[in-house]
Amino acid sequence: MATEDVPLPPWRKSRKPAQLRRQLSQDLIVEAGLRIVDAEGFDALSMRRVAQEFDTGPASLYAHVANKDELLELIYNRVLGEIRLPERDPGRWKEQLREYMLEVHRVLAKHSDLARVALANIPTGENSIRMGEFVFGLLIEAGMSPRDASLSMDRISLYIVGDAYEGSVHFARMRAAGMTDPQEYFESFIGQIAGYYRALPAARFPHMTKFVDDLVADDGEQRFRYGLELLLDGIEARMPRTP
Amino acid sequence: MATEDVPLPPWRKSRKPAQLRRQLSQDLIVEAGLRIVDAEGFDALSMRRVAQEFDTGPASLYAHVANKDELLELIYNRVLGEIRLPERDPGRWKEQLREYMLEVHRVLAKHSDLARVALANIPTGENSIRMGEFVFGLLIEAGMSPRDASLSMDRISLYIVGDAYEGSVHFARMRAAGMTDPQEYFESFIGQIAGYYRALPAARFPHMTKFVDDLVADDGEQRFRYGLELLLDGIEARMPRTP
DNA sequence: TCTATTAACGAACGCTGTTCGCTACGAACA
DNA sequence: TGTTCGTAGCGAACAGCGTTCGTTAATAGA
Repeated sequence: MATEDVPLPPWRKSRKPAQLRRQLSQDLIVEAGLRIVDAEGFDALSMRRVAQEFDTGPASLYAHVANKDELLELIYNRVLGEIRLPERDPGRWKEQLREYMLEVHRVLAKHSDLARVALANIPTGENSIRMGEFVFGLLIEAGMSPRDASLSMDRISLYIVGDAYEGSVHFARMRAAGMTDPQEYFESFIGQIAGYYRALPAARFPHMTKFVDDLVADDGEQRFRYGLELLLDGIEARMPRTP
Repeated sequence: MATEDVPLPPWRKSRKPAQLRRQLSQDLIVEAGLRIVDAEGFDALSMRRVAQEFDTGPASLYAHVANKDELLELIYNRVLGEIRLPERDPGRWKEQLREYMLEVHRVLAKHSDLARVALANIPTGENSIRMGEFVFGLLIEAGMSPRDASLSMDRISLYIVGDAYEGSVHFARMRAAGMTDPQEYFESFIGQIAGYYRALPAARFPHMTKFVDDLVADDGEQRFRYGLELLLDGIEARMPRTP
């Protein structure tokens, strides 16, 4: 079978002349995916786009990742890993809970588009559990009943993620509008909303039209903090024997 | 040009022999879309699927609807129309706000998958404004400052929609698992989560592993009501001169 | 050195939203 | 009444998606 001397027919060309079998691992794929989400947005993240980062086709990824959903979960869990948790101090539970919420909010806002993953998946990653233990433990140690602590933790998580999701929607709109400066987008958006409210029939919507300025006064950060304090006060009211 | 007697060549066959130009309007399209979402879920809603309902192709819809996003908004606004609002009674603001939130929750839960639209779009439909005026007006008339009323309204909306979104995710999972009974799904899901928690290392996660039963005790409805009361109490604390 | 395993990957499937350009109806105008 | 014209309807196609199949080839184990 000495066919080696015969040049290979063109349809049997060797796939990659040099450096076949490059390195490709789950970590590299997750890292590339996160890079794409941060730089180009959630909608730009496709299996093809990730594969392109390694100069290959989408099929190559499926050896390391079950499917796109799993990839998203891995990326999300990777981001949650950036969250720093302090030592628990039950005496300062309210301050610590506030700082915790702001910290999670900060990390999710940094990778803004990823909140779209958070709300769509049930949190079962390592880091989700770590965060759950922190909040749940803090409330328990502060004297709350396990049942109330469970419910409070659940609502706190929902609130943070829901707010981040809303923020990511605006981020996507900004990108779609071709803008890059959040401040610029915010002002143009506020202007549109205010104009829309002002054009409403005052007879049917007296309050909305009268207080337009108040309706558009606060930005996302202030809104988040307001809801945060609403929740904290509600939780405090359910704490046993607080002065 | 008396070519009418010559039979049409087969490639020029008249498109539809009978009853060309059937009725097709935006309302009909929206109604069909809502029917599909309710019966088959949000993921089943495609332009092709809607067009199929009228025995035609997707291009036919674009004469009545700008794109899929607009169709989703129209469907969502159509659903919000089902929400009934009472006469405002500022003296009973807390009860009325509670009833309002439960009513919206009820309607969104009825068309469960539609919450996926709500959070992804900035509410500018007729019905969103109607709802906003109700909540905002109620808080103003109850004595709240416009600024606080604006923020409270915003957080209330976010909470309702965020919770509904979370519910829709579970609904999608249920459908994907081939189940049809929410009760059956809930129990199987709770069982999985409880098992997962129990398998965690107790040394690292002492509270989560100790109170597994409390963590999975409440269903979605109870969780929603708990967060609702948290918010209401927080808002009440910001009401002037409440006894 | 031979063999079994498996990562890599080209090609394809069936799906998506959307656009293009043609057809033919209904209304408006001559 | 005859003609024109705007436009709803719609078949076909495009570019992109997630995923699967089957093949190739490099490596690990015997």
